[in-house]
Amino acid sequence: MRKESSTNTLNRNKIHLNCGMAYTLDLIGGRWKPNILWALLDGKLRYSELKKVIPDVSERILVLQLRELEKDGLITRLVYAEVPPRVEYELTNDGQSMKPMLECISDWGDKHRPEKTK
Amino acid sequence: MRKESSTNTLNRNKIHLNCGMAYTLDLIGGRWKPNILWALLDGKLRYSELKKVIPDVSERILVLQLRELEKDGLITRLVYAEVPPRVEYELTNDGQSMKPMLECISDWGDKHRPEKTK
DNA sequence: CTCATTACTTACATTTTAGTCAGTACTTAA
DNA sequence: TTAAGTACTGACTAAAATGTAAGTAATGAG
Repeated sequence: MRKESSTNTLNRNKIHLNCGMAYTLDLIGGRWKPNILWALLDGKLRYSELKKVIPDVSERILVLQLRELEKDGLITRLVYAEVPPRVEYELTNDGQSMKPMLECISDWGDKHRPEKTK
Repeated sequence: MRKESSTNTLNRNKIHLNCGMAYTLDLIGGRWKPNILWALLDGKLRYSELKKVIPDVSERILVLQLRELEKDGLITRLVYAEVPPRVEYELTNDGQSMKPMLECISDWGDKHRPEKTK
């Protein structure tokens, strides 16, 4: 939960007003958001498939991160009226438009992080 | 302070191993780091100049963020043996190499954040 | 009637990040 | 001797992010 009036939150919001970079980083900066976005770049995935692709995330956190990405307009959540349930997550156009940027960020990391698994 | 063995930290480190994107985002993701990096893209600045450019940050936090950027090899801290003290912060080559990426992130944000101050 | 399947939710605990406020060290200038 | 300037540091508090463990709902298959 977010106190609307904490200095922390006020600072965040103020920074967003004149720093597009900070705004973007806030959208993609959650612990598992890079993994989620990366996985969805190849096409939509069901909730269970996301879990398989990102095995270390707990369900609670996965759901939280998905909800935030949805709220921020980067992914859509499509629920099929079936039993057992089926829910598909997919990048929106805005989400897709991040692709070159995400690749750029990824490349920088691959080039500069300290050795191993490069 | 960071507990080296919390699930949180273990997850962070594990993710870094196969996700350059997450690694990069961790380096530049602090509350004031985008501002600091952005300011330093135009050349080196003294501590007091950084404070002027980023008026809302508290001194303690500013120092913390600078220390982290230094530890991660993105900036250098140059101390002159003078009184009153003079300390200059400057991007390293690695820091400079982020420029195109940072501009890309910034541009995406400027284009996609909800109206105003665009 | 019981079980399996899927996509969650809830209550709680822990860890990490950010912020506040006061104080320090050193030297020169008045 | 006192004050000014610069770049901090330390003790403390608050807020946000992340993680754990258990439980839920709907329905079709056996």
